[in-house]
Amino acid sequence: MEHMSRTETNGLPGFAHDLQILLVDHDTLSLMCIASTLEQYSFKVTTTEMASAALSMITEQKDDYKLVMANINMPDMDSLSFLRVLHKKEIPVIFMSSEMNVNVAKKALAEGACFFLEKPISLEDLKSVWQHVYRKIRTPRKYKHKPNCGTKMNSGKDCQGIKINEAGDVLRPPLGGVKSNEAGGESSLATRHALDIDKQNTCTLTCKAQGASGIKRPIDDKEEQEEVKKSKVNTEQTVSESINKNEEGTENRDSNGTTGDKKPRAVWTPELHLKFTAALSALGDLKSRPKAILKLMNVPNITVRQVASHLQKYKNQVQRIRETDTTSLPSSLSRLSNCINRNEFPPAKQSSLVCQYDQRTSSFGVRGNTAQLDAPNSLITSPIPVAGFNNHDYRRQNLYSGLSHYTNHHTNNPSEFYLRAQGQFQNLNQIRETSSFGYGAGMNEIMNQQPLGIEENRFRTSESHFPNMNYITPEAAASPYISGNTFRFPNEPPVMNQEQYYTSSLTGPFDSQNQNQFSTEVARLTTEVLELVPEQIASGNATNPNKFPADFNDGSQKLDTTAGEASPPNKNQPLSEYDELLKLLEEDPQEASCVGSVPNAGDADRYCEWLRETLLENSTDPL
DNA sequence: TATTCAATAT
DNA sequence: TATATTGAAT
Repeated sequence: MEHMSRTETNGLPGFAHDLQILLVDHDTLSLMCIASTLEQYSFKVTTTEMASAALSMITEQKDDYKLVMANINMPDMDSLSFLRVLHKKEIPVIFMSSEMNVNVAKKALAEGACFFLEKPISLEDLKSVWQHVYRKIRTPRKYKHKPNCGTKMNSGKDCQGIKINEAGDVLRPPLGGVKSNEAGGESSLATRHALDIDKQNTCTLTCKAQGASGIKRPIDDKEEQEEVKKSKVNTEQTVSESINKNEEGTENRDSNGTTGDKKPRAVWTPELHLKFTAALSALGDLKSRPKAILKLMNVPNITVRQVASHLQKYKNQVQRIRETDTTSLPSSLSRLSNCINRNEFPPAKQSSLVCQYDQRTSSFGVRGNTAQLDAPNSLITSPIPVAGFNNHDYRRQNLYSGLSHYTNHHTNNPSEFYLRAQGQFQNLNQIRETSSFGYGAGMNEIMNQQPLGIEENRFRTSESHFPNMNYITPEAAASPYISGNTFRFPNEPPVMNQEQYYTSSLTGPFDSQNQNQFSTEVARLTTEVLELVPEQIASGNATNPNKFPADFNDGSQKLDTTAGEASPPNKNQPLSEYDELLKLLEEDPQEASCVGSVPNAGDADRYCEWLRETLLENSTDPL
């Protein structure tokens, strides 16, 4: 694979090394700082304080500058004139400014600047500047639009994920078909930015809007401008800090180029949705209201309305599933269940799913391909409780229990929540089978998330030991969210930090290793979320930028005790069950290792430890 | 005010 | 089509 052949340093692909960058900034201190940083990333930087000097240097062709980064406030020259000159030379320009003057930025972008960075510029942004160059190289003047990506890209369906457009083959290889998106490097950078932020916050709603610190250039081709009118903004911004995919975005603006006030369209990432479901689970039927959910999720920048909207959709989906579930499931569900019963989850040859993922088209999907949609027997034998999901009635029954006990012991116990979370994924098949969900990549992905599968498997295999374990959650099933269009590829930036991102791309496509890596991430995230469930899901601080999802051992997450009131009393859950569970987890490492890709031992250990601690806490903590 | 429904937008 | 936003009703 090509991407594998690339060398990589500091997260940069080989071709980005030694990139000649001309840095122009009359602010000497800033100049030095930025230059220094860029050099650390292996770029070759030439500095000058004067724009005129910069142009001279370029004209003289002393160096083959691949990129110019300049302070938009040029004492000796009009920045737009400066830009035009460089534009003619096809040298990408990134403007910088200490104050984010949107109008100025937009104008610059409209004139052809690649990006606009507000100072202070994050390391990651500096690290990512090469992307503009790459884009340039690949598509000197024109940014090709793929027919099917145009406006749809905004929906996040087709292009999601692969941020690096044409560079896709290099940076992001995933499988078969990495789709390049027209946003190309631009979006890539935006994504990256979002990613960075993400690293600091585990869950975020992303939206398309102006980047947090950078504004993306509008497409400069006329045809593209047309596209832009229709399509949405590209730069990905995080509503709460984000993770997610990017969409083709530029700043929100109308056809006049004026900034509109339209709210960006948020995207519920799997991570976010996980928190959402975790909140539901923790809150219990009666308290699962938008506001409470939001509080419990503790994710910044999402609104109650958004949560309400998500809840609405969620309920609809559950309802749909339920409706279909009351009818019999197709009989083809056996392979997976067999696999599961054989302790092979994902099934040894989960490849069917993987493959599908592999071969997925942008819309991906197993949709319609029921031949491979197998579901565990449990789904067949334990129908999702049919509860009215109308109005508030949907909470009448424990939606979170898919098995026979619809006890409303929503738990405060993370382990239980965890179980539920796992159950979530057990119903995926069902969802696929019975719902109209766009069973998207996400679903497949989730199915391939070993950490989940594994745990699930464990629980499953030990099901008889834990008769009261309600680990099948219909809602989870409904976790469709995790699916569909908002889902991202395992190796996608939003899910991983840049390092991982590149690393994975170098590791190869969607192979077990990657999968494993991703799984680990998911495991962490899941654990993190679960850990917080008892009182508050994700404190939202998790700001260790080097660890994403947040390192749950970080200790930085504070549980909001006030949220505890929202947590249903579930301390009565027999701890013995968990003890057994713990034993299983610890004593049966093989069970874990029998699965294709498993979270590494460290994760398992951490999880066990965490579980133990949590149980201890729960057993003593008053509510 | 909070929540939900349903229409609308993307 | 699926998903998110938003106006309006409750």
